[in-house]
Amino acid sequence: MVIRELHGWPSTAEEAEAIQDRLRPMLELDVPGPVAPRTVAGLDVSYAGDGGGTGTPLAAAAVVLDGATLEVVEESVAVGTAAFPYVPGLFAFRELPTLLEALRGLTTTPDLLVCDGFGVAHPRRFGLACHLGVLTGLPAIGVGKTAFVGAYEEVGARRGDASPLLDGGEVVGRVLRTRDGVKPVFVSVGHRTDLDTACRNVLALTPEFRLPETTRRADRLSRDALSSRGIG
DNA sequence: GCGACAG
DNA sequence: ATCTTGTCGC
Repeated sequence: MVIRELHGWPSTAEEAEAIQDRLRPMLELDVPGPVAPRTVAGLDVSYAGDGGGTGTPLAAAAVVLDGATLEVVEESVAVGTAAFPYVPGLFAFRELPTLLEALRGLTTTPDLLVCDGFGVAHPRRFGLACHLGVLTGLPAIGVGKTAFVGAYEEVGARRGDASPLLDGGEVVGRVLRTRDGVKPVFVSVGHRTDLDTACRNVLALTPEFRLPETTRRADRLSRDALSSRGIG
């Protein structure tokens, strides 16, 4: 896959926000998403010390699964350091450089990117999934474990039940139950997909546990990468 | 103005 | 994100 070059890197929150505002117009949001993706890449990052400021060691993992069988097709890990302090709304700038390095290590060009965190369910409608989507040109979605922006009504107790995530009068995502009686996840569109397809894909990637297999695999790989290199 | 705030 | 014991359940 061709990954857009990172221009300058922000040194202040204002610069980071300006980058988000400049890239947001490049989003393709009202397009149908990949219905039966051949391959799906899961992305996740693990940290070594406290994840507060810049410079913290981290490992980013990209794991490609067969969209139909959910078997691992390819894996890639990259180690680096947090490139920005943790600021809600600017989270992507922390792990973007290392995540892109992990993606560059893949031979496969996945049909879909599944990110930890959010897409347009974001204060400026440009979360990590949007950023990665624009930089790679690939369909991307965000799957968050906790709420960030938006309000929603209680979700039904069964797998597949969902309720819209509303922010500022618009639907920015969907709260989706992936397992009976288990806390739901927050799905939002990142790039080149619609919300319905995004949720269908999340359910397809979640046959057994709360989180998508893509996320679980990437989480384990990034964690192992730290410990096996003596960083954990 | 005050608090809340993805990972 | 990470620091952590015990505990319930498949």
